[in-house]
Amino acid sequence: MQKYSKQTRLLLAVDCIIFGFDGEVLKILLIKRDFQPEKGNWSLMGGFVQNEESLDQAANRILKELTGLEGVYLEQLYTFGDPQRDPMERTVSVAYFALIDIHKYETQISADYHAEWFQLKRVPKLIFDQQEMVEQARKRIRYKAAMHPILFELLPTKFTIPQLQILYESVFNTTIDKRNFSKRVLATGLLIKLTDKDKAGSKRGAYYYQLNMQNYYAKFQAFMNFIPNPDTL
Amino acid sequence: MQKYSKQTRLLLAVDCIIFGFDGEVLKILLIKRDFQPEKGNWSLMGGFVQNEESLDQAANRILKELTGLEGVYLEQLYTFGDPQRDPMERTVSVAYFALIDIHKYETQISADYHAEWFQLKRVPKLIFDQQEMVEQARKRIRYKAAMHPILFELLPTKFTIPQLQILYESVFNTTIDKRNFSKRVLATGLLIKLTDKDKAGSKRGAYYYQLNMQNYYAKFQAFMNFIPNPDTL
DNA sequence: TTAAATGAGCCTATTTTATACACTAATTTG
DNA sequence: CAAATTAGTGTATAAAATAGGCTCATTTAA
Repeated sequence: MQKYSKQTRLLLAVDCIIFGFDGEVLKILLIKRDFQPEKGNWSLMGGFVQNEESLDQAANRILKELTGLEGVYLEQLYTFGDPQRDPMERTVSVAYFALIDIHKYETQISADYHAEWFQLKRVPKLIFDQQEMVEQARKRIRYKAAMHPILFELLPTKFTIPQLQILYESVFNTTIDKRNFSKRVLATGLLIKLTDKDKAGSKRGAYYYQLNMQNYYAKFQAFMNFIPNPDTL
Repeated sequence: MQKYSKQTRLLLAVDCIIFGFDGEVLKILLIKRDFQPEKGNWSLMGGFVQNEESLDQAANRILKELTGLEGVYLEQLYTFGDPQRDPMERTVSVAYFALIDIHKYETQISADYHAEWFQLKRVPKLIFDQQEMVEQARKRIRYKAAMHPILFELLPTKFTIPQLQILYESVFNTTIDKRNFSKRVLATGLLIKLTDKDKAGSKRGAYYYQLNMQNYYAKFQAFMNFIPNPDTL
């Protein structure tokens, strides 16, 4: 079979915005870029799409190569294609975002891969249009989390309700009444109360919960609506 | 400046899912593809991204070239990059969707451009993975319309509340009590009641309304939530 | 000319959901 | 053993969603 001979071919990249939660604030993972242009500057995890791989595969491969992460929540965000976005050569980039349990990988990531976590509110200057990618990802995660239970991806398997609340408050930059919060999350039927407690966060200790995975998948679409206007916050 | 010499370059296309509403059902606009492969088969409006244009520019250009449409609502949907999606040569496609007032362009489109409207429920077999693109677009439009007033883009400048209700019912494949419907849309403050009536739809005639554009832009983010679970319908 | 038919347009009662709000319980530390 | 700290719970009120019936204006057919 022949080819579309007259058309322009161009570079296609994937960039990943990796979110983590340390129990206090939302963070994203960055690395120092190790090739030109912009070598040595902070950058998202990125790489070029290879010949025989799909976009999802490329995103997963890049995540694994640069951080060792595998099997994490990964979702396509948006495709950025301004002709001038990379001064070296035109490159269109498909942005993905990932949500991970920061503690599960913390040591591994910094030790083996020279990546660093930055508070979402204190992200350094990034290369090209990556600032905009991060901003879009921030919006998307709020938007989606307002209706779907994606934020659980940021927590360990066992978590407490106060931890969950801090996460929601951190993502939406707001405060929620704890009585109303626990009422609502428990009403979703997504949580299973465990018998042991987390004694780290308080003197009394808070019960651990874990996700009811069956209900989680069943109710993923219709979750709840904590936040009035997710897009405008 | 040099280039990323070792990387693969590939073709980048844009495909547009164009939605219209004829007063009864949602439709999309298709054309017969006029080049190989799949020449003569029904296809979305598509084309290759050119050297110096952004993705949005490419989508707008393609829309204009193939349908004459300009200045319509256009939004990036998702990027499809399966290596096998185009059997001729690997092509990654950025899908966009458009919302237009079908009557405004109806004759122009079919006469000048040999495009045809198909009911969303009766879309013929499409080339490559375009069936999936349409399905994704259908989901997105529901999702978004459940919270943002995008559906007005499908109506003429002057419309009646019964027309608007039929549109919502059509998009969400449901029925809504007309008393509650009008209560809610009027409560948004987005509509301005005009003095003349549409006599075509009924004997009594229904008042025309138009959008209050100031409120429209102000409230675009926080609209309403007609439909309980937009994604699962 | 009048009755029937058609769709428009309004209003109210009820249920459901969201919000606001304050105390007691368990444990650790000084 | 007192003070400090965080966990955990219930109720009353307000707001929003839903369900439901009647009248209005006009056309068409008897």
